[in-house]
Amino acid sequence: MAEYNSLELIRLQKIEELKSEGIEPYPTRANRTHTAAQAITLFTETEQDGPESQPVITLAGRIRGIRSMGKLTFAHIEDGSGRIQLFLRINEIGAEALAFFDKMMDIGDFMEAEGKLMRTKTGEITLHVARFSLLAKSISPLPADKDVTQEDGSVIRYAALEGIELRARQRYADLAVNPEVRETFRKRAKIISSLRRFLDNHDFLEVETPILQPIYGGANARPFTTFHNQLKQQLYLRISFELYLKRLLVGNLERVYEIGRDFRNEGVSFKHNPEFTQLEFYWAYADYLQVMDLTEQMISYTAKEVTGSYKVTYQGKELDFSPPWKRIEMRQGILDVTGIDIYAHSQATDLEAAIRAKGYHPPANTTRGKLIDYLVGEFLEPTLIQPTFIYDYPRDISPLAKSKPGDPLTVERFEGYAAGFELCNAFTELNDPLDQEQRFIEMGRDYTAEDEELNLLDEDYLRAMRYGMPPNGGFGMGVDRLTMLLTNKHSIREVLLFPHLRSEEQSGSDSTGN
RNA sequence: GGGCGCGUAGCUCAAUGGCAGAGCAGCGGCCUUUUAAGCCGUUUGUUGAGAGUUCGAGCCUCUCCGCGCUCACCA
Repeated sequence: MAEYNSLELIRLQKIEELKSEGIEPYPTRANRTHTAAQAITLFTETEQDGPESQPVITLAGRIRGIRSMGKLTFAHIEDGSGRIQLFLRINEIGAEALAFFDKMMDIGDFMEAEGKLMRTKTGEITLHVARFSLLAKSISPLPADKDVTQEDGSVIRYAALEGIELRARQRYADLAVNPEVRETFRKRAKIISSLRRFLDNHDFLEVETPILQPIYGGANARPFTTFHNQLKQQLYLRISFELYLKRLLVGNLERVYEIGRDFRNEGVSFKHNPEFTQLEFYWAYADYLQVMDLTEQMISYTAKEVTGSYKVTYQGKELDFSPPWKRIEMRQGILDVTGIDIYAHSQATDLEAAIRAKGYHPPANTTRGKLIDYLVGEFLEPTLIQPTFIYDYPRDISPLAKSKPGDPLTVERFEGYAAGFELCNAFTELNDPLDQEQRFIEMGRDYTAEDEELNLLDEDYLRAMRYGMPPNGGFGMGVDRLTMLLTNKHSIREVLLFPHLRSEEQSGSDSTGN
């Protein structure tokens, strides 16, 4: 049962009074004829015809502010298009209706109002209300109860909902009072539709592949597990789309992509959520260089569509997504920032010694690839503010990428970076079933038996490959991360409507935690 | 999981170990062009939960819950 505070109890009392007067606090239908934005456009077009010729219109929205002045009352309502002022005067609506408005209507209520548009003394386009009615009574007060529109159109909010936790837990209230949050999620939708349009225009076919998978793979992460009761089958929530999308290349679908949810049972941080939106595409007869070209086209196209420019400001820095992006060979990039030439150290032990000789502290007893990855993450990645491709990765941390001809330790792989973090990951895909089987086995050898990150050997994937897979380039990108960049948000929680949060059930009610 | 920090009214925030407060919202008045309307009056609390130290705890100690930052993990 809900427990009501004193403000809510007063509104519940009002609901009872409404009902006793035969007024439905939650009527079934509304009769809106115009949105707030349409009304303002309409008035600017018809104002010169004089007040008498103004049409009678009906607006609907949520009450955001009330200023009662005795025999007249001003209010603002807000709908999906914006905000508009209402003017209620005793001359038109009568003493009884005005008293009803002042007594029974609250900030947060939905209402509709009928009347003609006018302009007030201060010049604001306003609905001169002849009739109004309640559409939905609000019981809990909205967290932001005061705000004001400036002359330049910006809105200053007082006592706004600001706690990040509360905003994420009660996103509905956050959205209701913070228009810029609504704008962030409109941009997010636009990002996804732009990516989709770009790929559709390049003859990619959008597909959907299983989220519930008997074997997970395609990335190195711990999965969520679940169970199918009737089949008595252990299943995993996918950690990537890769292996299913590449099966489709075997089936002669030459260009495929999927935008959907991945699930990784890992730590949560400002850039990691347990479920996140991923874009992957696979492109037959292309290699990683062509994928690089397409990537910078796709992301710059999306940036332009969403923000109107190739240049965006992120956390105070201007990022320029105009193609071409800077391209740095990994060996050279590491050499530049650390002075270590990874090609001079083909064994993990040599490389580790070389790193320690520089006074750094790499992970001990690991593979050459993981040492290189440490160097990239620690020294190179933070320097990559402008969009940059790092290319040619070590083979042993890239089990699904194709070797670079003539270089057995290196694969044709690149990652795209911006603002100092990884945005996307792509390679010339391994299409040799015998090599792939060998890689899976090698991967298995790098991990202990209990290691959940183990890439389970996917026999069906190898069977598909044996039918023949065309040479191809593949690509994966975190859509949430791109959204952070294009909406200037530091935390992934700001670009997810309902980010993962711990349960609040025990909060403040029980000290035992049970 | 480790480290650091935070949690006070519906919202935003104050309060040397010594009577828990302000603004907004709410409630009662006045007010026929306001827009953070204004003026007068007024209500609102298990200070996240529990235990301890103390004559006395919002403040100090411990445990727990939640959140933030950060490190690790996430190639």
